Amino acid sequence: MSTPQPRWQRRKDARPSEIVEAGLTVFVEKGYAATRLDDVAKLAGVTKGTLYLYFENKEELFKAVVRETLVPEIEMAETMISDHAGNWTDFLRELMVRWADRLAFGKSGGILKLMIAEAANFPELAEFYLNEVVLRSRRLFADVLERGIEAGEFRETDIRMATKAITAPLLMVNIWGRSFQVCDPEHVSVTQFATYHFDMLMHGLKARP
Amino acid sequence: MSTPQPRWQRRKDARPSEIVEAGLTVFVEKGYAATRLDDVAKLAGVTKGTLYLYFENKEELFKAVVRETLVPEIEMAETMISDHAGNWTDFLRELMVRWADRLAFGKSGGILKLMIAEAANFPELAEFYLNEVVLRSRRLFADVLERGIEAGEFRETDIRMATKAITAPLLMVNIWGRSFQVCDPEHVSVTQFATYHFDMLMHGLKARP
Amino acid sequence: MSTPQPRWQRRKDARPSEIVEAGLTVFVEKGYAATRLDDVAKLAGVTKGTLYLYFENKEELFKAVVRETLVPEIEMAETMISDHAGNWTDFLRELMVRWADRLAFGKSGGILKLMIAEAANFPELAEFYLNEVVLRSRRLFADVLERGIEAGEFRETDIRMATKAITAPLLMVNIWGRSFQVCDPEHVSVTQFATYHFDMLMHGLKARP
Amino acid sequence: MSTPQPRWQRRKDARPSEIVEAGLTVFVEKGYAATRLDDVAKLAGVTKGTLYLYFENKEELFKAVVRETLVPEIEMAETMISDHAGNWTDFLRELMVRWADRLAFGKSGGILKLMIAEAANFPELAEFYLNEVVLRSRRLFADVLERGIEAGEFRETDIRMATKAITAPLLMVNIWGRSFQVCDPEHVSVTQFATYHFDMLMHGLKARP
DNA sequence: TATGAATGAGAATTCATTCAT
DNA sequence: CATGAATGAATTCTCATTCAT
Repeated sequence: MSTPQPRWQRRKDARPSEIVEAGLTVFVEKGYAATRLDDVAKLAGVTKGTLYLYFENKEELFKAVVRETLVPEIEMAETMISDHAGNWTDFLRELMVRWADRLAFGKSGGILKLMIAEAANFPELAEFYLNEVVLRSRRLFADVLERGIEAGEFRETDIRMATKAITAPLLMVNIWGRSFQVCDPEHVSVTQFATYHFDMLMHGLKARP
Repeated sequence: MSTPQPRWQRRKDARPSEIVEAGLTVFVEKGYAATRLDDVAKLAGVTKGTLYLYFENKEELFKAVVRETLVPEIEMAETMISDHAGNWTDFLRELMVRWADRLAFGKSGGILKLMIAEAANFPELAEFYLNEVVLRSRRLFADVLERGIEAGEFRETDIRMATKAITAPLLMVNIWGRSFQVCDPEHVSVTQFATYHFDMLMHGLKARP
Repeated sequence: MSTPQPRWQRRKDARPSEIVEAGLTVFVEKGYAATRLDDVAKLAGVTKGTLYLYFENKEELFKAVVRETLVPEIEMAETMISDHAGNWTDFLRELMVRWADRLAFGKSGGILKLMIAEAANFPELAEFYLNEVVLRSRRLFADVLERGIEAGEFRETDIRMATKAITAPLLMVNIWGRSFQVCDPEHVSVTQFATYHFDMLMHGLKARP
Repeated sequence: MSTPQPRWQRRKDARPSEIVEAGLTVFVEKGYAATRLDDVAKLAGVTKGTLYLYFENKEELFKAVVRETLVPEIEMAETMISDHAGNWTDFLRELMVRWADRLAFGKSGGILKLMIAEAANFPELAEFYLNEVVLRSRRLFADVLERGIEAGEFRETDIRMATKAITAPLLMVNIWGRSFQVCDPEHVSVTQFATYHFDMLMHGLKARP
């Protein structure tokens, strides 16, 4: 006798996050418009109809993906800074590497790529993302810079510009990997690049005697 | 008697580039999938049917947009380096600022954003873009670095990494502006940022006695 | 200790009629196709699944609604005539007013409107309705007419036509109220109209010397 | 050689009215919700997509059906009364019979049935219908009644009530035919009924010495 | 009995593509 | 060459129906 396979299972609690997870993957890969809900459903192991039990429509699913994927990640990052004691230079390197790693290996990097592509089509979502993620991330780096300058470890400089100069390469390399990794022959490891970038920041490019 | 206006005119030469131009605008604004050919046609001042006289289908139009917009830009850039003589430091600054400006104010920046979003959907196009645009742009910077090192102006370093570290922030700030400019309260001018970034490269972040 | 409330209760007897009642309300309000079983279930205080314990499918529920709502009504009406003795003119007025009132204030008027809209989609149900309700109602009026003619109170006339001429306005004014009452500025009370209509039947429209 | 059948023809001018015509037929038969645009398209001899060239969506098509089918009909009716000279009694009979016939054989009767079923779901349309059709039709009959009373042909009576009493049976018999004709064994000809109804109005039901 | 999560067959709608004019 | 009416396949969304719990 064969074990009778049930046609489906009740998984009320697990479903939403499974669907969001699947949505994240497909949205990041294809972009919003090119994502078919059928694919999301298939990846989540349910049928299209089930999606609508949990999310009103494609747009709401998209928003849920952005919202629910982010918030935990950024909170984790913010705790790092508060319990730090010691050398700001070392801390900056640590922060850069770990932040870059999280972008690369966690979900937040995918969301970033997604938001860049869709910000114009979802202005309110863009604002949410900006406030909840971008500005908070920048604040993180700006804080380290300010304290490092106070402590005399870093030279005086425009904080806003410096923050961008530090974070932009890490963001870019992450996005790049998600779009071109497969075909770029010159692709580099995110961690290595973060370390290199830190080093460049410290020593500059100029030849010194 | 008024001169009898023909119902339409022979525009065989002008049409394709007008359509490509319109395509660029709409693709950049909406993304590939969300772009309706109706809109492209309207912007080009023709009808949908006409598009198919010049381009086999939407995908081919998209490829044409990428190809035709970028190739002239990159060629223009390449000529800069060949006729340079003199100080590599100054030249690097010049190259960075002008390259950033062209990304920001020309059309290539829009294509970049587009390619990031659509690379996964058009691997073949991604490869074309990578080879024809990205690698050539990187070569540009790599050349300057190599020569500057030879000339003793820059310190010895990993060229590939350095190239990324130099270009990534410029790319990122450009993309960022196209996605979040409207809502980001901390948005900065691309030109100013390029200058700042150059300065940071030169002096580093470290406080010096 | 509080009495432990069972998660649900045995309501085998009450359920079906509660569901039919809810079905009647929603079907009348929305029409057959536009009625969602979810709404019926909600109104009946059960879940969609429960509906299927008592009715095979939507169509069977609809039929049950029609059948169970109408049969008692028509039976009640039929008893009126059998125990009448006396003046047929008065009886006709009485019958007209009470029949019109029941249509207007009871549920049968809603079913009538529903059947008019859905007869083409449910031929079998239409036939049931015709036989069980319409023909029996007509018989009622036809009987009164025949006896009134026999008694010399009414003039000789085509019974079938006369029945229609008497009942049609009462049906129409009822239907009308259910569709246009809210916006029709010239809406009149069903009872008043029935009385007026009876009067017109008696005296005719013609001016008499 | 077989004549090569073109896949389709350009019929820009003819299409909208053909579609409205088809829409009328299907909407009247099935009701709004149960009507599938596929069926409308098929009946109109086009594909679903073509419907959307001319009408924004199902609802707009429905509105167009109601609006465009009605207006010519009512105008035709209104001219009847203005060029009448002579006996109001004869004119009333004439008006009743012709009005009933138009309802039965023209399109307006179908619309009536449609509006009765859908008035609650399309309040603005109901109001439009009420104003453009119902009130104008009533006005027609009310005018005849008033003039007939003035002329001493009809007795004094409540005009509003009388109008309803005259028109309601004609409306009802028309609706009835559209819903139950196929199965009602007692179905009568609309024209005959209109004549009978007129006769009843004139002579009343009461036996006279 | 009752629930309500899950399904899946459709229906409305969109839009790239074709082709008669 | 150019048009734009017409197509039809694809996609979102709905909801009657099923069935594991």
